[in-house]
Amino acid sequence: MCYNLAMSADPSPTLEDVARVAGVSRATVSRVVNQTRNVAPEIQEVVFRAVEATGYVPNRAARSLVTRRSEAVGVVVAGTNLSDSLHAGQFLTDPFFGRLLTGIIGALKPRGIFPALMLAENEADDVAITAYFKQGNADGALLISTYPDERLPELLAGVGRPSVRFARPARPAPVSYVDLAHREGGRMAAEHLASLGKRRPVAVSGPLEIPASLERQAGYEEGWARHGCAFVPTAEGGFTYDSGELAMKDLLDRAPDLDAVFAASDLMAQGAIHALHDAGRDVPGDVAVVGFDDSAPARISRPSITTIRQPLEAMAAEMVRLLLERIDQPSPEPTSVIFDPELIVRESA
Amino acid sequence: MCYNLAMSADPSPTLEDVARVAGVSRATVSRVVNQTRNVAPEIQEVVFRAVEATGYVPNRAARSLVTRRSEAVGVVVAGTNLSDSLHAGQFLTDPFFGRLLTGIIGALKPRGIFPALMLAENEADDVAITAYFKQGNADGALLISTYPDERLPELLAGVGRPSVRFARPARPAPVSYVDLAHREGGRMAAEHLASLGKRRPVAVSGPLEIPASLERQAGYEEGWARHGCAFVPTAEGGFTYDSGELAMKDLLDRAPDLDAVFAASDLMAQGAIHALHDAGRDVPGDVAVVGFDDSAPARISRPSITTIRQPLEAMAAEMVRLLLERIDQPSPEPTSVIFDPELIVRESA
DNA sequence: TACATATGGGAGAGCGCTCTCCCATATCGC
DNA sequence: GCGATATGGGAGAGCGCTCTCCCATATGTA
Repeated sequence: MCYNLAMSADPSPTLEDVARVAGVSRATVSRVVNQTRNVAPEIQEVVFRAVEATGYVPNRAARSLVTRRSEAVGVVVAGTNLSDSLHAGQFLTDPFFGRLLTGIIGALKPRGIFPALMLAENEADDVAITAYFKQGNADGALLISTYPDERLPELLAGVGRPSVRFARPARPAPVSYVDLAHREGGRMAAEHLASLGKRRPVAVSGPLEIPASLERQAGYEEGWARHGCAFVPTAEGGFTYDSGELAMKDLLDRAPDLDAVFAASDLMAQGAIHALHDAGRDVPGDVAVVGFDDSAPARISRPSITTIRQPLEAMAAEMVRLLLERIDQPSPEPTSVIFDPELIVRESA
Repeated sequence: MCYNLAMSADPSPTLEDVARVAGVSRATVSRVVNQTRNVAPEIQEVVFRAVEATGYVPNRAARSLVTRRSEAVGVVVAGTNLSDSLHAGQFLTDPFFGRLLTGIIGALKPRGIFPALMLAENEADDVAITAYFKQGNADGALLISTYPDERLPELLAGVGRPSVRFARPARPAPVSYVDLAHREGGRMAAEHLASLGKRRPVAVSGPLEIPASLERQAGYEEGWARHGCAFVPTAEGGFTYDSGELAMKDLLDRAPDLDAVFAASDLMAQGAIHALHDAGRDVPGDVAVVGFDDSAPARISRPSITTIRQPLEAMAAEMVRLLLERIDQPSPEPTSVIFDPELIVRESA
């Protein structure tokens, strides 16, 4: 109803059209467009002019049909069945995920690739996603998962599609992955807090089904053990603001004289600081708090949060690099790249 | 290095293969697979069995080449140049966006489509995205934009790709869109606060370049005007938690005796409540707070937030429906669908 | 019975591209 | 000057599918 503006349904020009305009063969135009073989400079010039004149853009379907490449990749977000706090929509809003996804998109952009976003919430989804890849809709997958029982890498490998995972799988599996030295990160947090003269540490851990959470916690405890602190009261959170607040309240009950907190994500650190304020504790005066990730909340919130930085953009770029490498020449050997965490000192500790 | 598991590089079976196994022609198999014409039941049975036996999956590129459909859509997130607070990565982490994106993915899933995610941050991106569509990588676009000067719909229409926008464009443009009756939402907030006996209202608005922000604000003011309240002190926020907190602090300075707050997003409402607590005000005892969106923070935070709900899942589904309709039969007339907001009463008001 | 009309299956063209051959011409070594 | 070798261009097959014809058979009508 109302106004109706016609869309220009121009039949896109084909290679043939360009060839006719340029006065050369289809093959030559293809060579120029794809830089695939030597072509005399003056002919290249003519062809480029013809491409310009016709507004030619190669048809991806036709190209894919012969190259057997879609020039597309999928980002699969899995593991939403871990716990309610990590529900799909919820997970998408995690600042950690935002940074990672932005990094992926940025790393893919130079290749002219925009990732297809998929949520794998159950086995039916796994099957649908596998079929999607088998149809040739995408050449490979970037897996971001918190689900310990990951079948997707095998399924995808079964249809000839490489995948690269963010984080080491919970159970050994032949997948390439990019990860952080989480244990080292936890140790750095303890070391920093200890260097501040703190001696009564607690921890707000992530879900302990996730290797990363376990590692951070283990590193933190190990760090304190080196300072003679044998026991670290710990409450488990779900990486969210509210779970951090709740865990902190619990810890305040259990260890009222605490003076140092390590939260396994910035969001939980934020929640913990909130709870500490509510309990009348000054941060960092009474209690020092260290977060994890170095995502936006760490920089922005007041007090700004001292944190263990994950170089997520670099990790995303590495995932993309590994995947594209594996797509270009399917050397099926899984590999792993581990990045180092970095202590970012701000106000909270 | 290390272990090297070979990937099964099985050459996928083609229609031809299935036809041979089933003892029928390629055309018949195609008809059965696509349900495109009557085929005798017993032959269908034979074909299905052959499909099963060969593990046949249609090749998307070959199909696209002839149908001129990619069976893919893009989700374009634009307008990150509006302000720093709405920076791409930042915007991706907005719970509002998470709900919307989850809704889109869910609505697309039954069609076996996974949306390609694109960020349009500048004009070069617009060009790259347009080229992407022109190549036939996607049949249409879902636009989520806060940028007032949107060129993308025209560019996409120019290459024969329909698009559906979330929210009415700031400047009139021939695009289909789905939106909320924001003014009505603002009015509902005022009405509810007034019914609670409040009489000294303030507002934490969204960025006023965005029509939705203006409308909510206008509705809110109009609602109060009906109760004799001619002036509503207002501070502009950026939809984020911190901007809400900051705006609230400002308002507490300017109107210390305020007793009602309308924040144009739940995140800002959360920030405002935090600021109110810091100032020693009880919520809802001293000050009642109404948010907007009904996203996760509204439900989870304490006090839980009374809010104006946007039915984002339904809106996302409608966007998808409109887009697919326009792809299936390109009736280029732009249309619009407006959803009604709903007052969700919780603890904060 | 003879003809018109459904009904269901096969043949084959062609979508737009890439890529392997093959051939014409230019360049080189002796 | 003559064969060997680059170099650069064209011809044409074929990727896997859809879809329009066309034909054989079954069904309906007088």
